[in-house]
Amino acid sequence: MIQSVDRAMRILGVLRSSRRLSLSELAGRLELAPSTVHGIVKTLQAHGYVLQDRASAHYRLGPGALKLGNVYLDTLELRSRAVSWAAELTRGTGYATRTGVPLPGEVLIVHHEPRPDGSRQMPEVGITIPAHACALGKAILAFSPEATDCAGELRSMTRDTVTTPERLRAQLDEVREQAVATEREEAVIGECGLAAPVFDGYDTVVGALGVVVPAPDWPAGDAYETVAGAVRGAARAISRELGATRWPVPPDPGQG
Amino acid sequence: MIQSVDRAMRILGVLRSSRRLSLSELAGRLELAPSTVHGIVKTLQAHGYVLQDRASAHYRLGPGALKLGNVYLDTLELRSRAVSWAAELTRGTGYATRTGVPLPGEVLIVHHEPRPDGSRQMPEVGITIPAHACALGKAILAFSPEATDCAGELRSMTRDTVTTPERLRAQLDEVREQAVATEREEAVIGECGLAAPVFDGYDTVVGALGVVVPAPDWPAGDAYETVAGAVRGAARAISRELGATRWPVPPDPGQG
DNA sequence: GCATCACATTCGACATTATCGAATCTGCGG
DNA sequence: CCGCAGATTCGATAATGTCGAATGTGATGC
Repeated sequence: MIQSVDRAMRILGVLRSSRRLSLSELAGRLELAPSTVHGIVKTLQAHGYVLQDRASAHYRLGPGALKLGNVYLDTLELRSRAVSWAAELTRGTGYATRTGVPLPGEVLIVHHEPRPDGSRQMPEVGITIPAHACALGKAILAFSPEATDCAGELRSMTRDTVTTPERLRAQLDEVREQAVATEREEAVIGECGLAAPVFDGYDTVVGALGVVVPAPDWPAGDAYETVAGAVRGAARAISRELGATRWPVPPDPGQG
Repeated sequence: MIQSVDRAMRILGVLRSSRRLSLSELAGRLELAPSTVHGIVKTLQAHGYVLQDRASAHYRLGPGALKLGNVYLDTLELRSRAVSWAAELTRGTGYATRTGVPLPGEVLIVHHEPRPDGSRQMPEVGITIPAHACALGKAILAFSPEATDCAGELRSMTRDTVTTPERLRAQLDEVREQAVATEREEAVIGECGLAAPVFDGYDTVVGALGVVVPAPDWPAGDAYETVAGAVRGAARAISRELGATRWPVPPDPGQG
């Protein structure tokens, strides 16, 4: 691991969470000398990844960062496969569909198919959601070999967020049985989710896809099974296109 | 400039344009030893900016890149101001509206207000267009002090792309007079544009905003003036919100 | 309008640290 | 089973990034 590159990436990470920082604030966060940070930041700036407010001299992320994101999306096979299935899922259920990939402790949304009714919806591609607080995340965690993923801090986001490892583990067991994960107002009040995992040609979880359901519309009984079936079907179909041999794929036996 | 960080950014740049590359291909492009590149790439990978195909061992951009992009958009005052004006412009003209910021030789789209008719349109936020081949780019170049911007390669994209510095310079003179730039099928066949520059509190060009017009719908006569007036009005309004004292602001006198 | 302050920026000596070439490992094709 | 092409690891070298101190710059208060 190259020290200065590592530091550069940590700087980008800090700027991501803190938006605008002075040089000395940045140096403080990283516990480095300001002059050290200065050299790195100026290099990042020269490449357009960081820019400096003229008035405050504070640093923030620059346009270079945005350019990269799109290329990642373009090269992501999961995404290109998911697009058409997401459209069909939304057409069938009437709910918005999201596709996400795992990041340590989080899920990154890589596709968003908006609800068909013309309601104004924020573009959600690129946002991240704590894995333990969304259906996509639970679907991914349940089929990930590393159980360590649910070891981190389980940050509370609403009254109903699962915050204890025990409850989460119990839920994940159920997800494995059902092959769908659910979430009810655990990340955002008024918003629920239902998602299923997607596997690739190595039979490894590479992401998840699911619907976003307004809390009052949560389907009961047969309606629930219909929606769950549709989500399962889409996830299975995408997995097959990616070369997965079966669906769902139980996680590698961590225990004997 | 820190050498290894600079190299890391160049690696990201190469991956951006080439999508997937083996380690030795990467090393070749940068004219560096493979082992040198390896160290850097692994550092980038540890931070999620790069990932490696399991099958081919090729490297490509990773999810970390996408996360950054959104934060840049959120902190961009030009964008937040432009959103409502773009909506109004699209409502008034019926055309899609784009907002862009300058990158060396290119324009980066930071907002896209789709046409109101329900036609399926690609999300275009994050894409870049050669500055000399789009209305946004010409609007920006015409009011940039560095005339060097039009010195680079003027890559031909369609039959009508402006490829000679002389013709471009002549067009930019006209843009300065009119305070709107036009582009007719110079980047994409069937697509025209009309854009005006946006200035900030330092009376410096920070971007441009304009409409995308399907070639057959290009307005003539009075209709043209109506659209041009609307685009000028929106650009002027945003500039005022950003603290610009006048509009348009002629570029700094490069000549005596 | 001047002095003061805080902060960004530049500079130079030092030793840490990245670099490169060679050696090793891995997976694929014959 | 062997050979090859590529990725990866290792170790010596000196180039390079790092840090502290000095300098520049813009903002604030008197």
